Amino acid sequence: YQAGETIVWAGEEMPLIGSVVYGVATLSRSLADGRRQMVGLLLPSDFIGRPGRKVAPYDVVAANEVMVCHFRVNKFNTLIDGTPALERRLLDMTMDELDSAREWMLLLGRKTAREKIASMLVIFARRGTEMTQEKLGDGLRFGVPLTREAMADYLGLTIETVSRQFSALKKSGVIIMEDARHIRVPDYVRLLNEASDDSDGGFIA
Amino acid sequence: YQAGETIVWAGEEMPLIGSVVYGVATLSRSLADGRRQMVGLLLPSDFIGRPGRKVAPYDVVAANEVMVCHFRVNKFNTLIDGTPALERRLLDMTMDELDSAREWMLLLGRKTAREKIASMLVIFARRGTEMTQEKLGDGLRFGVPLTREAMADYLGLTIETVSRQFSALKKSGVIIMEDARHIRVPDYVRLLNEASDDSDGGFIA
DNA sequence: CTCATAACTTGACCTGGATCAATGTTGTAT
DNA sequence: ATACAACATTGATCCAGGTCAAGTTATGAG
Repeated sequence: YQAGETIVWAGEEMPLIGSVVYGVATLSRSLADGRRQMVGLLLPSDFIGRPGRKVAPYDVVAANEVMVCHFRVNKFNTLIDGTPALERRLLDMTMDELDSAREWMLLLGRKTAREKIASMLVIFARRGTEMTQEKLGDGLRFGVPLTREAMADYLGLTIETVSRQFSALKKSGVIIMEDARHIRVPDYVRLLNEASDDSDGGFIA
Repeated sequence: YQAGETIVWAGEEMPLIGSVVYGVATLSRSLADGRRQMVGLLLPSDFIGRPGRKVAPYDVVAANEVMVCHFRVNKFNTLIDGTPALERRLLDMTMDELDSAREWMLLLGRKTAREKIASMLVIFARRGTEMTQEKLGDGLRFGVPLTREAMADYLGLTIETVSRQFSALKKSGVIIMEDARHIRVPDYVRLLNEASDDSDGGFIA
């Protein structure tokens, strides 16, 4: 799928079950008047869809170019019934997602705009670490895989506030922006502090 | 457990796995400076704990008098391994919780204080319907099982705002308050509208 | 019944983030 | 190169909800 393309529309019959092979996709819900909240990020290996459900409750949108591995729904259901190990893995993944969703609830309900941005950058940094990460000095560098609009929907902010907080973090030296989509962090611990994330170990994005 | 008693402390070794028999318990996370966000409500039949996890990520607090059915952790793990049907049920429950968590993310990130309160009342009304519900005229009546403080933590608001929005909804005739803990709703559809909840069918609390 | 404490309400004021409005930047097709 | 469209930044202003500060019920213990 191309960047920006909608893979599944909320409310429509779900055409597929599958998993992300590469790229980043987003899960989001919206209100009748257009307000929109992202409720999950799908990274490679994450699942799309739920065994035994016919209607999609969320929009699934490709944030980047995304490759999805499809399964026929029926086939998948029978496959699951026959493979307890698979079901076990699905349970673990779902519980991890539940934990991240709850971490996100704390962010949405109680963090300031600056803390929200910092928390998101921590996640990008962690994710980046597995792949594109490059250490330079004691700092690190990573890409921002979402547009300002997508980040705003993710964090429950407006694009203007997202932009302003990026500028503010830049001005206070927490981040260095190479361009709008690439960031360097000279002091990772400082970024962690800005995120007010006490339990810095336990996050599974 | 008594109302207000903490059943499990976040960060401590988890002493039990169990399920709620009756009463309401709350799951919450907090930030170092004391800001607190409720991340789940545990109603009868809901599970406490996660198979294979040693440390609790959340506080579990009794909102009312709560009865919990405990299991020994090891026993439970082996029980699960031997019972695929149980694992399947656990998967379904977890996915339901994930859906509610995501619904809640939409509320926390994008709804106004008034919409938040109305949405919460809809949930209480639904829950009440199963048990204490009493239809009178075309209206309905139900109890509020949480303190103002717990509701504030649930909705990402302050107690003052919660109180004010209750007053506002009362003044505009959407609800009638018999006392601080008992509410009558003369027009349920109106309440639903106040909640701005488009997909009014799909919510599983 | 009386007092103490926790739970709740209400008001006055302030502020963080939203809204409205340009302006700048980047990428892409012609 | 040029022009257009999407993406991003920045400023000015506004307001929903937070903060601070009294009050006002409940609830419960002695």
